Amino acid sequence: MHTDPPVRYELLHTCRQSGARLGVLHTPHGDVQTPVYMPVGTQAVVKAMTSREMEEIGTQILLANTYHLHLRPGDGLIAQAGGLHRFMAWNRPILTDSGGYQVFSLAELNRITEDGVSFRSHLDGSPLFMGPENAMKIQENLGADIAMAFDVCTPYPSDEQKTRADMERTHRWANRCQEAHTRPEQALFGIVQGGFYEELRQESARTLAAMDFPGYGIGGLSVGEPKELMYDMLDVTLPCLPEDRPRYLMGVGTPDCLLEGVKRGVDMFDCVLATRIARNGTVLTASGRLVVRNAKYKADFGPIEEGCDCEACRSYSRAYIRHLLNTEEITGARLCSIHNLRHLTRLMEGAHQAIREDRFLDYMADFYDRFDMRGAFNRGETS
RNA sequence: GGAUGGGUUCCCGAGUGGCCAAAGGGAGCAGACUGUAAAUCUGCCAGCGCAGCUUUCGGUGGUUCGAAUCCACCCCCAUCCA
Repeated sequence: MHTDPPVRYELLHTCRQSGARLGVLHTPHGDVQTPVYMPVGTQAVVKAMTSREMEEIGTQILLANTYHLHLRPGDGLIAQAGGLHRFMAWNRPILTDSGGYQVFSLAELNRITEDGVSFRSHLDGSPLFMGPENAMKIQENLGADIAMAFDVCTPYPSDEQKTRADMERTHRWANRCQEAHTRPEQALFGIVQGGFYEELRQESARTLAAMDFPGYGIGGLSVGEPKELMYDMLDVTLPCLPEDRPRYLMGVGTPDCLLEGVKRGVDMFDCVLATRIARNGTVLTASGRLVVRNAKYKADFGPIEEGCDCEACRSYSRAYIRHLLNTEEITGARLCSIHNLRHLTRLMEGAHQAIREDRFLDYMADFYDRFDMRGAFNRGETS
């Protein structure tokens, strides 16, 4: 018996000026206009935000985390609640990250074998095991529209031998994830690895493409390397992926990285940056990063960003938000989060229009004209 | 009027002869943050022409090679007694 895939990508238009893609991702919880920035709600919540606020911001799809939710409150409990959507009162699409990234970010707390990863819980140190099969089982309990394969994210820098070993293991695990995947209403995306070796990136993309996933994550980037290197990897990876499937650049990013990704054919992004820096008092504006916390905004009664339609900019001043941040009133973190999320959402909305009108390169040029790249989260050597 | 305790760098507060420009905290200032162990973390925080020098520990004077630290007097503060 043949059923329609639960998640299907439809390429609507390719920008004639840049090659950027405009598309729709059809999911059980509705359509997502791509390219899209997905805010991160690791623990079934975008920190400081309510689901209703996320809708108002224009968020189309959220990311949540397998590892964290498995630990607390437990994927069984979420299944009992009726799944993540019901649990967190979010009726739009959700994607769950597999926990593969925690193998990377919690490296001191785990040990990797072919079978999977033995973790020590970051909460209480208790021993845990996560492998492809239970990562899938947990994600099925969580019930997101899109589940991600359990992968090995290679640190930067790593030598070719280790990178290859991680990549090949990622492929074997991707296969095991497919085997373990049972819920027909949930899509499973594969994840490309290959570190910073062009041939490995291409090999990984081709191998996974042959496995016929409904979508592809591009993992292992934005792990501390210079931006140019990440762009180089995208340049060689994306052409090896099928055009009729969405490409998801995992963990990116900054406004400039988002646009650089879109230009190269990326359809989906996620990143904690917007909400994290917001809680730490930094906001994103068209002219660059702005540390509202700084004393120079003490008596600045203008909005965070002129022309922004977010709640923070419509009603409150920099001086007021600075005051909230400095007095550690949680509303300060909330307003900055609202703004940053809306800012990236608007950046993508603008990209849709530009792609549709075949002027995405102009859109980028305009962005770079206005955006002060100093302090634009540069990594490694600048080129 | 008497007794006792105390006055330390923006604030609180440690320090009782040299290792003290003086612990620690707070406030302030700045920086970092890219599939979230993050409402977190880091740095600065007397001044200067900064390997050195100058001015600081209620005030003034003294002891000493050397004092925030010891002595004398004075001024404030707190509590208690009259």
